[in-house]
Amino acid sequence: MATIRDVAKRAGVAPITVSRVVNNSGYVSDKTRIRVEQAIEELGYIPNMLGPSLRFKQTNTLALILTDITNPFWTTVARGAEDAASESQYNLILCNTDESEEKQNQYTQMLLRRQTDGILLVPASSTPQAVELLQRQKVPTVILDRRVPGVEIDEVRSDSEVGGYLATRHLVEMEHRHVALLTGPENVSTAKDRADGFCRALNEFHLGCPPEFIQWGKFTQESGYEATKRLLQFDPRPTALVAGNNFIAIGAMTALNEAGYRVPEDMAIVAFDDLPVALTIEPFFTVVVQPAYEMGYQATQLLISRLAGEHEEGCTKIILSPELVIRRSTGA
Amino acid sequence: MATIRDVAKRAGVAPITVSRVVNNSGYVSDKTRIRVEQAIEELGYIPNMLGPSLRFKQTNTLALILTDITNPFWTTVARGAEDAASESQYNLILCNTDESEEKQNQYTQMLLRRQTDGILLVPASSTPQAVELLQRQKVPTVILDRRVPGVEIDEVRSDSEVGGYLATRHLVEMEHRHVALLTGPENVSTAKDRADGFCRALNEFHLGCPPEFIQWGKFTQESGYEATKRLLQFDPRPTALVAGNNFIAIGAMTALNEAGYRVPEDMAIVAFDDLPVALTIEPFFTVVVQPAYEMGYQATQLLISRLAGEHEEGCTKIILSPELVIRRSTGA
DNA sequence: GCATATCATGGTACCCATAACATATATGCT
DNA sequence: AGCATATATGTTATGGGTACCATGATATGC
Repeated sequence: MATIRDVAKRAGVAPITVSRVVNNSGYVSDKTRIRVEQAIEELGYIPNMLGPSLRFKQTNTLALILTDITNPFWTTVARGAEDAASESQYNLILCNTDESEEKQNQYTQMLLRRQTDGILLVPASSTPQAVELLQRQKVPTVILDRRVPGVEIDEVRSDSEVGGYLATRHLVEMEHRHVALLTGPENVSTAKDRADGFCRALNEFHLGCPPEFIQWGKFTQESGYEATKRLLQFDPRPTALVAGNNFIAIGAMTALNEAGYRVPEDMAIVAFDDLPVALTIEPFFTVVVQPAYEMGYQATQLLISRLAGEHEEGCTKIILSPELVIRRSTGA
Repeated sequence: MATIRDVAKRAGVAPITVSRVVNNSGYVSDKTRIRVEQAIEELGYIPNMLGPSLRFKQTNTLALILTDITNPFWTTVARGAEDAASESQYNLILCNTDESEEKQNQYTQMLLRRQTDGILLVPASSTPQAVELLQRQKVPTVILDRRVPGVEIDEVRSDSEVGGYLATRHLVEMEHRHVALLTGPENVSTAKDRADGFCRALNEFHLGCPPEFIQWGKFTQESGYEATKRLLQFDPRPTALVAGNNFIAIGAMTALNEAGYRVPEDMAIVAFDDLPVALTIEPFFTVVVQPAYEMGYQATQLLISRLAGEHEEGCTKIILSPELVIRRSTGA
């Protein structure tokens, strides 16, 4: 409500003097400072950021566009991003696309209209539209977790190919000969990369990689459920599953329970992404753990260093290593 | 990058004409419109919201300040809020306080500096500071889920007292005579209200409400774990637990498993807040379901109707009803 | 005693989009 | 023809904070 001019009038000074008091910049005598502080107190003055933001083209705002805010994996990423942002006095806006490209493009537009300083993007798909728009508008952007082929841009992700490989190799080493993969959409790089790692491991052991054992779908529980029901029809049926994320793994479990299959006796499962401790009574799934918090934190640090104008040349790719944690769902 | 003036120059018109084309307002001839649209296209012009926001004191932004973004209950609330906001062309900023009053006050300040149009607040505690600041600055605010005593303000919440009552009565009806409550901090109204409902049910059956059977703590897994370990020392030990939220319930389960107690045979549990389907293999906990999505959605609608200047008089309290869903953790 | 540095305060312009008002032409109707 | 209305475009002022520059007062140095 109250503006810097109201405060200035009340304290009998010029607006710029109030500004100096508020920002502790330049010279102000103690006598004046006290008068100004009193006026601020009396009027309940809170500076309006929009003025300076408009003038100096800096909003101190970053945005994280992610695909599913109900998935603990992403809220953990968001935590990391949030922490890194607030350490550098940036505020973070969270945008949830529900894996929809349309929503993603809407949010991108909105964030540009708001003059967001920088953007962390988890692309809903491999199409480069949104990224190209951001680059054209010269808004520093870091791509998180997923690749967008054909664009030169900063990236922070975990190595999904290696993750897929580790998961699959573990199952093969547990003597499984028919391993299937339940994963996300083919046009999402992490789904694709996990499939590549899956095939690499199978080929390494000369087991081949039958296409019907790779079930493309969505990163949802329903998708995992449906894909598992399909796989159970096959002959020979798979004896082990690699689930492309935590939700898919849950869906697979539900389908297996319904059909009377026990895990790990009748079917082993490795899942991507651990469930948070706060939500698990006792950890059951063997998982490929991706460093979610780290990913958010490092991506944000990278983005902020770009905004500070550091290391201009080229673009940076940070690839974090996933880790296999063996638990009961693979019979260990 | 490009401003409305750049577009105007390129199209050979005045800035206001570009504005009219962009906003589809006022009269523009087809010939001019086409020239302007072409210039917009060529320059990749995206309007800068900050100008109008500054001028008209409207940012089309709402904020949801919540206490724990990793809890699916709150992300569901956020979903509801997000949906209601975008239906009315508002954008929603998510702020996570981690139950810390300091963080809450920091965010409140920040949102005021950003001229946020309205605020949805889940208060970290019962102290009225933040709410009073918001009221003083005349920013329309709706309090979500928790009460703040002593302030007149719009509220949307579910009836925690009734929830506590339903949970406890169910346990008593299952012949439990020693029922304990694990809940959050005493200065959070939902924790307090759940305890009140808990006592009401016990008193109704003349079972009394021993204070040591009410374990105040935090809404976290660790807190539930610790409190359960304490309760297991008591003689007579409780045979049934009411967990103040989903995280506490998980912590209790962990402690019980470790100590070799089976649920529901040795200990029955009713929890507040269901776990999302996508995260549960098969629902196990008997729960008091609170309408999370509804709460976010209705609170946001209420806030938006305030912003539109509707029904000025007094303040509105919307109290939603919780529902008991009986499952295996109480032996049903 | 005067030059120079330090301290203290203020005026003006600027960022961008658009409401409000002004102007000008074209069309319709009696 | 003459007036009212519709169509089309433009000018100016506005909002809040602060960088930049200007000015004046006081202190310090030699």
